[in-house]
Amino acid sequence: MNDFIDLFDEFDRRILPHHLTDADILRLRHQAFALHLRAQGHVDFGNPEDHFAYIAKGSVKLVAYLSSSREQIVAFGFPGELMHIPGAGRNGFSLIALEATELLAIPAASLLAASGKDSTLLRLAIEQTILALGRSRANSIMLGTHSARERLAGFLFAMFERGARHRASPETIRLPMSRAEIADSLGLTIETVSRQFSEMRNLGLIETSGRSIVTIRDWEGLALAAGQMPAAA
Amino acid sequence: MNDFIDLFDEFDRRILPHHLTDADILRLRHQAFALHLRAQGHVDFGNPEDHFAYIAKGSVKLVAYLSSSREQIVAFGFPGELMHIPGAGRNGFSLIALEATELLAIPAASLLAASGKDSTLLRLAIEQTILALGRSRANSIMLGTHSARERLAGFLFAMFERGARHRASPETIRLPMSRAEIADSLGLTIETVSRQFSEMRNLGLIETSGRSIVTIRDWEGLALAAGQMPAAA
DNA sequence: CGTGACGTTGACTATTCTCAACTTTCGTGG
DNA sequence: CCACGAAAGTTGAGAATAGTCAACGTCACG
Repeated sequence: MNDFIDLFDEFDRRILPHHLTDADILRLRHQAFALHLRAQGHVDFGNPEDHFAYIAKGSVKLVAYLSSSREQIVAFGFPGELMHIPGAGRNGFSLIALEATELLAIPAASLLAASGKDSTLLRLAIEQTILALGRSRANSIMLGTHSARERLAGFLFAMFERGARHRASPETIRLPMSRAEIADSLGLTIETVSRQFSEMRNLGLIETSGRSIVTIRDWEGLALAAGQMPAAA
Repeated sequence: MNDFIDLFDEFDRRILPHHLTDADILRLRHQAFALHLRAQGHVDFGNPEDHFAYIAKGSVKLVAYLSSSREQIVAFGFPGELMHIPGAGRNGFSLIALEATELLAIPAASLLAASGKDSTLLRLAIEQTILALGRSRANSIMLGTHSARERLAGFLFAMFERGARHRASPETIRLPMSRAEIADSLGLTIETVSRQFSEMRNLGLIETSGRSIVTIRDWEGLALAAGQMPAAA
């Protein structure tokens, strides 16, 4: 239970607005629940209610299961982020840990209701949702118009920006997900992802070490590969 | 100016919660603006602020312009819907009318601020955003895992459900968008879309008449083509 | 009734997927 | 600390899907 208190405190300090009443905070605390997932552990929010999840440690994927055996990763979640998890609807969604992960789950309704007089919480929720919408739309653009090379290069940039950094060097990323998971999120196959890694390695854009360490060697080249216009244009 | 009053009244009746104070409504009314677009007319919200758009008549597309000449349609908007329009960010977004369209644009900030004591409006905004997020994620799934056939079949279902109905018969849809626009929203080329239409016509799934009238002849077959599991399974 | 935009069809090309064999990584237990 | 084995990743060859280029047909508007 200490876990929960620590987690909630962190959430309170880093996410919640500072001027919430104690009553509001208490109400939230009663409806939130902490989860400690090991790698591959998953949560299925079976009830139709939406949830928000605050990721404290680790990383997660939000996957949609389709009728067939195929799955699509809809979003990744990293520490410090507040994710929106859709309730059971047309597609079943699961939140799956990529590595050992600590998170706090809050029913959307209670986050929305917590703001009696003060709507700061509501505003927080809407901000996060708009952010997620933006990311999702960017993802649609990527899937709709970009080649395999562009997708992987863009993916590496996104991972870099979202702080999957590795301490070794400022240019080095530690990817917490497997090739299969990268493929599922980019709408590609494992083999294509692997081939793209190899080609980008041969072009001198990146270096890799082991399964998950990637060092970016040529930022400009990688940006070009991602389909971004050269700066001059 | 009568246009505006009519539009705003409709918005008030059909979307706004009934128990708003007059003050709130007045404040909203001051910040909203009505737009009357002809086919292909467009609005660019240049400022970085987000907007909501209430579509009263007609239909619109929300397109993202990429570095290259390619564009991706991120969402369509139909009458009665409240769309979220992202402000100028990484990608420039434009709202473009597919046909003559009347809409009401409201800066997101003022919709969010309108709720002093009462947060119903805020709740409305978040609901709509979550809805849009859901649609966007469904779109990602479609683009990431579905074939051309599945995409077009799914598109027809979505259009049917979102009320692009034609009065002629309950099975008939009037598509307000061109093949090029369908292609841009599905991440395909015009030719591929056209070929899929032809093949589905030959398979007896649909009939077409002119450029924009589609009649669904075999619902089950179309559902199958959309990649949905047969009901029995 | 002509004209230009829109849509269809065909032949060919390119990219990605599929299937399959092979190699590397990394956690486990000796 | 090393060796083992399962899981993960890589590479290759051939097949399939969608894209490209180009010609032709049709619709809808003046």
